[in-house]
Amino acid sequence: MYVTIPRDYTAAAVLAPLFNETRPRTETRLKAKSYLYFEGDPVDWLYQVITGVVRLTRLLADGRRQVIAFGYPGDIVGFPSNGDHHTDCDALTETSLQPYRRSYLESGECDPILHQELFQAALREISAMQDHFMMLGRKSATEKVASFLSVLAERVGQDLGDNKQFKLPMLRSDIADFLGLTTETVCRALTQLRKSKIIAIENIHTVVVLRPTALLGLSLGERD
Amino acid sequence: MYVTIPRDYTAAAVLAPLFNETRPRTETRLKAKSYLYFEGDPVDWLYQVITGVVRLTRLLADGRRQVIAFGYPGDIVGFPSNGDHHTDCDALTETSLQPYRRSYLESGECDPILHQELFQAALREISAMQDHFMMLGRKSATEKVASFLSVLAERVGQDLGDNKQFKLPMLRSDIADFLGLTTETVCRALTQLRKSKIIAIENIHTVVVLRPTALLGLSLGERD
DNA sequence: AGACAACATTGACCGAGATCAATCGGCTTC
DNA sequence: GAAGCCGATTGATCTCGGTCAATGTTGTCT
Repeated sequence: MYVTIPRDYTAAAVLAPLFNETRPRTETRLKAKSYLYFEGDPVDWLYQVITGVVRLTRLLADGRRQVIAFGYPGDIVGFPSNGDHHTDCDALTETSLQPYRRSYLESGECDPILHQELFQAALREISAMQDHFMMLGRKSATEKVASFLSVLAERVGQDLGDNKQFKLPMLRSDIADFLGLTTETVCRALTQLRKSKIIAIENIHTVVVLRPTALLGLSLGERD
Repeated sequence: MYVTIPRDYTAAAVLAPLFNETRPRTETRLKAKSYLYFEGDPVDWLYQVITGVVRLTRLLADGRRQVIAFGYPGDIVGFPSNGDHHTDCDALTETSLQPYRRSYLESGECDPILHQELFQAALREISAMQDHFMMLGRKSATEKVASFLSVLAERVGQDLGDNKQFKLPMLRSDIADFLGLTTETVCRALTQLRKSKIIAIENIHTVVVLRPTALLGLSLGERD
């Protein structure tokens, strides 16, 4: 899950579950805060998030951290590079995952359709990451936070009449490490959005978007 | 080509050319400053850079620009997302490219080996982009510029006894838009590296790395 | 060669966001 | 329910890198 507003904003590409009658569900469960894999581990399985949210992170030697992505239902995590995982992955909430053997990604022999779907997910991943570059490199703190909230509202928000409500299962510091900011700056941006009545903060982990259009505008760099 | 120091610094994964006796070379040439494709174009071909350097860019509505990557010999550019290009691509120098039909990426029927190779390149791309996130989000200006030069020296530098020399075919503003900085900041970082005798700037487009270890140290955030 | 345009560099200044510090609030544990 | 802890928020200050401006350099065109 990357958070720059995609070019075609209406077509939020949420992956349908890949399991069905011929590829039955063989779900894996993961408790909050437990790890699915670590950087450097060999990749044997890819996982599609079914419910819950996971977090992909990388660390620098001196402790600086980058949250690479959040994995929301539909997302596929665990793409290998030279056979290994290149991020850590842990669960923010209790999570259920559908595992797929790595061999299905790399060869179409057993199940060409599944192979295609996993593979197209990898290509979408590249495109989404390119969007995210623009955000990390070229957006202001307010724009980053507004983008983040816009995409979450669109992707996982529940309709509340005009408004959309959603949970933020991650810490402020996770948001900060995802957007290349500090927790303090994330807080200040949230406060600013709250004071201008664009969002309401129901409680620390619940946000209501009051004016989606204004939020989207801010995320694209319009004057506020 | 992304520029964060890879985990295994010695194994700079330079792709060998994919053409050979069975897949003969059918080279495409591109003059400096001409475009290979634009964002939104349908993808019919992928290209492996044989000689020269290309530039992948994205634009924001208000003109802010992000250079997504530079394509050096061995790199493969043009991975589709939903069938379309999601960046512009143009040549920084005269460039020769080896085209591969998109269908070879998406199906292994005609040439399973080529399919595998293109596909593995896509997976490496994901990993390299993850590295680049860390740089965009968490590194200082000096660290960014030092990383950029370190990787270029390793990847395309010519040995000059102790030192390594290489060309910078891109403008300062391209480097800036790649690293999420301004041209002025890139200049100042280069000047600082020059004054501390870590690099020498032969001429605007030619750099000599005098102390590779110091440069690598800076790029990883060591005190300078 | 001379003129012009485009790019690079340097300096002065400014401001967004980082850092440091204090306080608040919610949750856990006994 | 009190104590303690962890994370969130807010405020004060500082700093890195951006902005604006002047000057230097390189390359191209006639």
